[in-house]
Amino acid sequence: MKRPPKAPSVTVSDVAREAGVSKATAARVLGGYGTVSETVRVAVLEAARALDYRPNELARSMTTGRSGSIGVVVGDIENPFFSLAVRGISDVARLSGINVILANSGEDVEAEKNAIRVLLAKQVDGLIVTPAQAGEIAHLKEIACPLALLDRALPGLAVDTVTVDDRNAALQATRILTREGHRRIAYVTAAVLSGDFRGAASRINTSTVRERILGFIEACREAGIEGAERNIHFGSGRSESAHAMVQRLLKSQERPTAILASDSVVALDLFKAIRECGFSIPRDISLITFHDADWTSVTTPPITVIDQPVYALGKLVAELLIRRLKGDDRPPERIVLPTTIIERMSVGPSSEI
Amino acid sequence: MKRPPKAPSVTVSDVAREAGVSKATAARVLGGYGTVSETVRVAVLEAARALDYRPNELARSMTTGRSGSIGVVVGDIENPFFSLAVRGISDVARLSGINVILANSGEDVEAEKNAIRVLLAKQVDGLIVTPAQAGEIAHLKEIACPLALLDRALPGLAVDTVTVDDRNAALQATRILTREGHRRIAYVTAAVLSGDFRGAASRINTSTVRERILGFIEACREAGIEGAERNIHFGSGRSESAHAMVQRLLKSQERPTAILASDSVVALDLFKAIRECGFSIPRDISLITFHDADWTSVTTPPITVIDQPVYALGKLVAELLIRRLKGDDRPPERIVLPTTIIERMSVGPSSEI
DNA sequence: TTTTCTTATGAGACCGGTCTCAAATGCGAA
DNA sequence: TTCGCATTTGAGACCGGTCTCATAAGAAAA
Repeated sequence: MKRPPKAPSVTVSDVAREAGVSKATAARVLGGYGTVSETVRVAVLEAARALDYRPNELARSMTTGRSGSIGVVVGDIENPFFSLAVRGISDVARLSGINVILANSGEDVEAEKNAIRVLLAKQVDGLIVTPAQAGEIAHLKEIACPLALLDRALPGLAVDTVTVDDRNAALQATRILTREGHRRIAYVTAAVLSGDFRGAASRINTSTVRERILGFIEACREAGIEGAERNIHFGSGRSESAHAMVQRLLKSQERPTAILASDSVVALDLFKAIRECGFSIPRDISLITFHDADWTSVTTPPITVIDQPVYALGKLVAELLIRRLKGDDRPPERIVLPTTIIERMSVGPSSEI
Repeated sequence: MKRPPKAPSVTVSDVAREAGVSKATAARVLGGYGTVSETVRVAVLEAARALDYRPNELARSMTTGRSGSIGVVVGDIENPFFSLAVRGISDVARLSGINVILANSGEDVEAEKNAIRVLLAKQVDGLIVTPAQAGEIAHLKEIACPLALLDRALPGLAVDTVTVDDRNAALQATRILTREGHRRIAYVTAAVLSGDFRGAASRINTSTVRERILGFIEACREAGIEGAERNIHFGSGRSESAHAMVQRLLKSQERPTAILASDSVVALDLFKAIRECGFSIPRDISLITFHDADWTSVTTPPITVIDQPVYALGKLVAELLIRRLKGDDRPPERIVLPTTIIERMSVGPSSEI
């Protein structure tokens, strides 16, 4: 690999020479530390302008040990949920003069590990992670810099965490469905389950997934629905097989009369699949989804959603992390934000008699 | 600001001491360069593992001059167009072991300048920019590292550029509308215009905006529509005033019978506003938009769109840039990708008699 | 055995900043 | 005038890597 001829950049020494002062003095002016006389300050600034000096942030980070950037590892930037949260994070970071290095894990633990390794090697001052799998958290535990979790809590990891009240949200949403007489309700999530699930919800470590399932099951139980666990469908992420899975679900004997979707991407897939199968919402199937994505209000019918404060989620987690960077050493906080349900037109009475 | 006690990291010297070799030799093994005997290699690797050595990428970049990361400045990550393009960029970058530092300009030149300054200070190896305004490109011209433009070309800047055939796309889309008898057609864009526009399309420097307008006007002219320029509406980005502007447009005497929207965010706003005003698509108003966003196929009616190869756009521009980083010095390329129109149900005959 | 060439290793400069420490300067007080 | 103290400046170490260059060791050739 040929190396492009490194542009000879203007350094502190160059400016110092031009201004006729020592390197240390020029550095003081340029770096904004120490004390310098007004005369010298002006001379150095003048020289810097003349030479078009640009500081090398890398060299600065070398000595200070702080890089002025934080790493953010999310599952999928394309998912509007994450892009909005990232927006919240960047906005807060910008205000503190910190910038954001973004990495996609694709919800894959290995990719996540790798991303974290790279970010750490780049000496990020802190990390915000949306852990892909809760089973493997060893790589998170050994992170030396401040870490904060976004949207997903890990019981085994005592760090700042911002989530929403998933359990209550799922509970309330499912209740809306049971109240309409639905008894075959499916919960469809993009999350993949490591190992067997059946009846051992407590073994799911990812808080978001577990809490939602617990809320879902609780609501089913209230309504006297047995074996709700069997109606939980994992892994309906973006793939052909996932789409096929949904199709199969919709065409099966035990076709659900209502579906609760874990995010807007899954919900959109479901919406399309439902239409392709010739069913009508809410006559044949009722649908509720997490996340008030922009499209949910313009479909026919508009979709009833669980509205999560996504931007605030990102904003808060960034604020928490930045506070840490400034030396705050209070015990880790776990903030749970409330959700609201926006009832639109996608829920109707059960079509079963 | 208190400084957190810097975690004493394990350095090459530490590993060298542990392995009983010189710093230079340990560095050779750890850095994967030079020649080392097998015996020593194993010993160093062993020592590194024992000490849990993590390389400091910053220090490495210091000497090599290359940081292994590229900067990407887009208008708005939240816009699905950009998130998809960014996805394309990151995927390519990951394959080359390069990572991406993302910055939002919010379509504001000052923010863009600032972002570029910071990224440059962080010694990014290259930059991908979606220039917010084409009037001010001085800050782009003086960039010393490889630069590539995404989605928007700048005539005054000879660098690798990937765009779509905006002019033809707008031409074809507008023809669909004129063919249905529409004569009051509005083009609505989020772009803001610096200075006065009226009749001087050629003065708009941002290629995307200019080309689309030229295509739009050409199609209007073909159909014998005069003064199409007056139906071009700028600045309908995300703001209250923009929404009000759309409302005003729809309620005016000269209400357009068809609208062409510059991106899916604008289109969604339009869609909602049209509904709020009590109009029906396509009976009262026809609508076509750039970008096949996910929601456009699930509305009632589904929206006719100009499908841009967004992911490919990001992928290509990243490939071009990375080729540059590897020393390629061919003259700059300007790649124009073709678009296709997906005809759905949002276009009907003009309601005017 | 001596010479010549590889190959492996070590010493130390270097990248571009920060920062410590000592010296120089200036100024008011004794 | 001289001393003390605060302020300003310069010299140079340092951060954690890379990389050049010289040397040492070993192998092949004479």
